[in-house]
Amino acid sequence: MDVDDIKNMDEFASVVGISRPTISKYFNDADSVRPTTRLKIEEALKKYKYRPNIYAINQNRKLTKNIGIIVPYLADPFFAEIARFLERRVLDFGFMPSLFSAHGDTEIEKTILDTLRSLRPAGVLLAPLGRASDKRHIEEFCRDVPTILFDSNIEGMGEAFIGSDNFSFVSQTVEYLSRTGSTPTFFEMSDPANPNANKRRNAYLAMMKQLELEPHMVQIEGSGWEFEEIGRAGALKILKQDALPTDTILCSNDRLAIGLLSACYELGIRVGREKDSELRVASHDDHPYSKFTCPSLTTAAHDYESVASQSVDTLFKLIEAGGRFNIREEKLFAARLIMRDSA
Amino acid sequence: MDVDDIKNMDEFASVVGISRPTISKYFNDADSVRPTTRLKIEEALKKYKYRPNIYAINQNRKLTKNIGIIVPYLADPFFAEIARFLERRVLDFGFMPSLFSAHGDTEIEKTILDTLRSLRPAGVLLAPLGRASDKRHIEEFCRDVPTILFDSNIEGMGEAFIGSDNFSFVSQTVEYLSRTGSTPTFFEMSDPANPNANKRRNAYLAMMKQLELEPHMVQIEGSGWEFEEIGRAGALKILKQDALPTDTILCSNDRLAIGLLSACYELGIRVGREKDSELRVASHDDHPYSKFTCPSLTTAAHDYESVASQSVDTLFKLIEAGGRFNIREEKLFAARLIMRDSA
DNA sequence: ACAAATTTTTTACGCGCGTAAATTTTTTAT
DNA sequence: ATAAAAAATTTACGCGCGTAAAAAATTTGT
Repeated sequence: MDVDDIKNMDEFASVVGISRPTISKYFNDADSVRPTTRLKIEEALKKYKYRPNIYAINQNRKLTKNIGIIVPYLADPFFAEIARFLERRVLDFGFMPSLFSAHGDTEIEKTILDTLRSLRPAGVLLAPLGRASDKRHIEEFCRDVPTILFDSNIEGMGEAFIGSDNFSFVSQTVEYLSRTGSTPTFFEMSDPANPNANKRRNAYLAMMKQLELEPHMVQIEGSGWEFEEIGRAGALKILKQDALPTDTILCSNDRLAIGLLSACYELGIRVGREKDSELRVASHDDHPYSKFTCPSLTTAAHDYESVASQSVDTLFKLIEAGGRFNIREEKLFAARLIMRDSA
Repeated sequence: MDVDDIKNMDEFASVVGISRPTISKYFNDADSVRPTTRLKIEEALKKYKYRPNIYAINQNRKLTKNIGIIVPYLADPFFAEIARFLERRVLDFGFMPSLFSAHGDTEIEKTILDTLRSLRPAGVLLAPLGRASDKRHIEEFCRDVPTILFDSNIEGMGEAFIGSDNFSFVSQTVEYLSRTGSTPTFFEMSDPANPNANKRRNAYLAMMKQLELEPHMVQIEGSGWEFEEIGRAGALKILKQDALPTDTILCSNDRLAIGLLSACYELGIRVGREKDSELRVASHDDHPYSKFTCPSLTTAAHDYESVASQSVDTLFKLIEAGGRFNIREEKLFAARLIMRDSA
């Protein structure tokens, strides 16, 4: 037999000198065969470098070894980062991650779900678009495929939700800002598509009430996923009108803050906690670039690692359980305040 | 027959009242069957929403409908952006894109190639890690799978390379900077992993020679893909030493520039082309965030759209040609100078 | 050394679809 | 209307592997 001319498991079995079903068993679980057998197979594997045909495998397995990962917008480094954690964790379980981005588009999200369904994945990790998602489509998908939602919750969809505790984010930033200076004004999009945005708004209002402070909101126009541009345009408008109620701004998320800081710079507004600063700015997410804004951004950080681990662990628990939980679990992780120069 | 209880093509064929081979033909090419037949099938398709089993299909096709897309580092929005263009273009051809990121890691890149090989894709679009890539592994992969390289060239690998013309980038920025102010000092990593970096360095030297100017280089330490952090740390060191030969900096790429600008801000160095500025900074790539740096970054922009289109078009030309070109094509696209506030 | 337990082999079938060849039906051209 | 061309059908086989059942071989416990 030629060293790299092995076409199927039958031929491989014959060169190893072991029956095909045993080889098949080995590939499904290397520990399920006798150690001596395993050694023989692995020796031959190096020599002949045969790999089972992935399509033939999945055709006959009720459950494939694929895990779908869907994020709403991959050009956002936050999602790229969390996708990286998820991928690695899925691989640790011996499964094959497939990454998809909806690119902020409802139709693409639907197409991805349809595509994924035909891949018959063992499970799916879905961070939905949010309000722009086709709820019915997602619901139907979740009926067929074991699905865990992460990052953005949609009530009742999927068997569990793993995300960040928005109240933890906002309470820490609000507390810090109001303790160390003037009352924070909440800066956000007037009509945010992301469910976290709404929760952060509510958390801000609740927190201000709790601290017996008067809430101030600045709501800017804009739609889509180009948050930096939206934040920048909105900030330019507000700042030029000198319409800020206080000299402390708390942005709903870092990407808006990045836009806002660029607007401040352009207008010559000094941001920071120094004596001569005119404005303090803080935000939420600990976006990978928030360390490099000017000034560097004080923000509340996601626990990327925990959210990713917990999401994947929960998914495999779900798969083990046969694809259904009795009650829909929700697990939220607290934020960590990151003090930098902007506030 | 129950509306959503169709398990295979046989059952679907019988409810449509057409033979299975004809159905099979339809799914391979909808235009290959008579219009009336096609209509009947598509009517039934709506009613019964059957889809052929993707694994059974690909098992028997010599050529799958999969296209692999590999980028070196997806957390870099530049690659996320170009991946988006590529995905869309691949879908337009009726093929299924699969996106992978090597996350800057040689072993992951190798694993991806192995995985991809077992997926038997019709073709692959590969932006390699560069110097960190395992050349032999890639070469071996390219022997089995029709592969087009993009963004980063590795001499001789793949059947074609589509990328940006680094000389076009650097010549434009150097020409502009030297015409409008002091001689640009080239700011780069001393030992860059990306082949484009070396080409940009050479282009800088060639251009300076052509303009009869004395070249100045600042080469900073660092490895890995955290370019912003590397740029920032390197810049802090240089700026504190006051070791800049000229008051104009040309960064090898935008991510280094983002780090450098944050260092300038921290040290209170005024960057821009205004009268009171101490330093001008320009760069290359037109990174999605370069619009939001402080000040906004003057840079040379990739022609994302053209690189992506040309890459995908070339890949399908390659597939049509049976996976081999007589000569390895190289197509480079020119840059477009983007004038912003930093220089 | 023996029986019991475990692992492996043998045998055999099925998965869902691609595809080739021969035949029949339908469409097109004259 | 008839022959020629095109499309659809029938029939049949193969792809590479999962998997079940029964038989054989090996390991383990005593």
